[in-house]
Amino acid sequence: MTDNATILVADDNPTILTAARYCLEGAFARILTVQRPEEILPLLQQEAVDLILLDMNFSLGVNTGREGLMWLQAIQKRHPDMPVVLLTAYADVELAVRGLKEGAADFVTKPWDNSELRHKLRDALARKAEVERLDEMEAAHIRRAIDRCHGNMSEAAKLLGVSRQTLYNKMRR
Amino acid sequence: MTDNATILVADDNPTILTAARYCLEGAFARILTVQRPEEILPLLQQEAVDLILLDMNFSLGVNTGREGLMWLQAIQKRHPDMPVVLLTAYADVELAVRGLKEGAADFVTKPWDNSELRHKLRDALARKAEVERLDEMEAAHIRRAIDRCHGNMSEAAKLLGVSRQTLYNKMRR
DNA sequence: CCGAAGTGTACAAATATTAGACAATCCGTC
DNA sequence: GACGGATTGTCTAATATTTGTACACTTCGG
Repeated sequence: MTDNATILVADDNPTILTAARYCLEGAFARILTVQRPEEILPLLQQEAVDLILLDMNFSLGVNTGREGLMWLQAIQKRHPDMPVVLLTAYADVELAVRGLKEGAADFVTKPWDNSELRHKLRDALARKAEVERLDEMEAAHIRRAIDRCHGNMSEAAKLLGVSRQTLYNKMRR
Repeated sequence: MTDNATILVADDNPTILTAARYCLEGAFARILTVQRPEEILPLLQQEAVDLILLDMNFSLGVNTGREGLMWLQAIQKRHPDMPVVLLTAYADVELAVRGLKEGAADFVTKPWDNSELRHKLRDALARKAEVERLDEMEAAHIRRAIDRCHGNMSEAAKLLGVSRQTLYNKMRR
């Protein structure tokens, strides 16, 4: 399941791109690469990408990683379920942690260990959330809302934007 | 908004519990504490807890943190939106990272800096996801499904468990 | 003890969903 | 380049859900 995946690698350093391709080719069905992060979103419209390996230090010289976090957010805004694995400089764990809090699936420090990288990508792909049936996820969302309202059905209904009776209906199922 | 919150602190060390209470009292509306993680879930049924500060090294002597991760998962299973901040031993960043990947909101290493702890809790509370209207979250879910099916409406409809026509209807809105 | 707020239930009207069908179109294969 | 299979966009009639409104009952704080 995870080995017929398409991986998109985004890094401004062509050497890294080549190394990644070398490491991942064979392990995954298709490896796409882009050198400029601006190319990521347009590419996602055209290609069926399953996971993105994203460098955190775009724009040579600017090493704050801010750029990388921005692109992470941009990707997640448009594709909330896309697993993104971060590529960070060695020892920049602090940045990686910020990335994880933003919702990245995992992170790998450069230089990486090939088999570890493959393993992490496979892992992230396996953890990729299933698309639930609409009614199941609706039920889950309703439970969350009621949870937050501490059982107050009227308030939960208002929050959810449905009538109280509908909430009762939906819960009966 | 974040300062009228109820915080639940779970740690088997009473000293930590006292220290946490001392640090958080005043900054948040109500501080609850439990010494045994088994008490967490039952307590959540009774009390309107907004955030959990969870120790990772329960069961004295067993310091793998496994226990903590297990309780994190248990909490998230029942309360997917509950922000959980992890309390880890200093330098056990590896464990904290695993926790973040599991969905923890943040982590704090012991011994902590009081103002940093307060800040992180406030931050996590502020990031707490709003409960969306049912139709909005349905729309978002539908977009995800179509995204995953790369635009194939028939497949997306099957995945979502609704008829193709319904999918068309819902998208028209 | 009152009133405000919430619950559980009911009804009829307005809407939405469903299965099934149709021609038109796209796409990979031969 | 023609073929067959899958997909699209649209329609219908039968079924189901949702909505507003209403009513009696409970809970809870002042």
